[in-house]
Amino acid sequence: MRAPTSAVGLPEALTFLQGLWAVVHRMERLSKQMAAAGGVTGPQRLTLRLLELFPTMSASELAALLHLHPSTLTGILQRLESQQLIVRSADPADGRRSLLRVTARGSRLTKRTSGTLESAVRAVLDGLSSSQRETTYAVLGQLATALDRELQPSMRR
Amino acid sequence: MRAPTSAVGLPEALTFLQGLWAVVHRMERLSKQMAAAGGVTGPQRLTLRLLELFPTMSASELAALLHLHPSTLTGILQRLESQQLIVRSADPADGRRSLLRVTARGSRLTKRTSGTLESAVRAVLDGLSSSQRETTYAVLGQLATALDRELQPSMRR
DNA sequence: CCCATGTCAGTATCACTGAAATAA
DNA sequence: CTTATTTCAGTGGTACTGACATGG
Repeated sequence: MRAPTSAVGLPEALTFLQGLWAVVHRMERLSKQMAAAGGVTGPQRLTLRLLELFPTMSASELAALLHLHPSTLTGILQRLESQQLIVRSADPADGRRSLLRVTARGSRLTKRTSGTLESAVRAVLDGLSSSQRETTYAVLGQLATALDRELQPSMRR
Repeated sequence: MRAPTSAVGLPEALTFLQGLWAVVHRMERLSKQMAAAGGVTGPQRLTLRLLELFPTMSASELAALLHLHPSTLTGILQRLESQQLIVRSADPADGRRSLLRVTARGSRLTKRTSGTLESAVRAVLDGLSSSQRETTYAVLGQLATALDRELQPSMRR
């Protein structure tokens, strides 16, 4: 292993980007581990959590909240439904919509918080001052905005 | 669209996690757009950039730098090689290793910086004070560490 | 007829596991 | 023989595009 293990000497933006990818990869790895251990991935668990807090949302509302394409959400919902963690019912007021609800089994699953992305985030936030939290949250927002600016309007959604 | 578009009222960790996923999704979207426009994805471009700054690395060194499993890198390298953006040559000192080099064509490609993840990151960093940068970078590191703690030792790598 | 909602088919990258080939 | 490096086969989730069925 002759390689430099740290990224000293890289342009700052590249170092930062590398750190960002490092976090992203770990999120994906933990997501996969969650699936193996408890049955749901990170995005699937976040879907359940949001659905608990905003009950009986429609798919398009949820997609907007998750920043996902509706067709991406379709797959996520199918996997949750096949595990009987959510149920779908037709909206009586609008036949196109399906209303989503978390089942008792789904609620039981989200109660277990160890080994989740959410608990990792909570652990970090607990160690930050409120001004540090504000800075971090603001940077996250700026990053989203800056990425949006690089995206073609057609892909911006 | 009746849904709340903001996440006001959510537990803080969940709001933060949602913001994190929002960034991740945009990174993936921009990565896909880059592939459509210029031929390489985000991870592929970062691979090229690192390979330019640390020339003739081996695959395992690069995998460590990128926080990737070697077998994941194999696919990335194959796609770069098939586009003739890198070349591989056997290490004369160690026949198991292949030394990686960016081609002229690869260098030409990384010179174009518009519409890249790196330029989005640079735009954000430019607007931050040095203390804000430090906070952000520290939080990124803490996040990686906290995620690692949730990962089983076997998946920690 | 037109628009909105949601699903489906097809495609691609990424990321892994586990096994294998090759060389040190 | 053991270890290190890398590739390969197989699997799965995410995320898209574009087309489609259905309902308002």
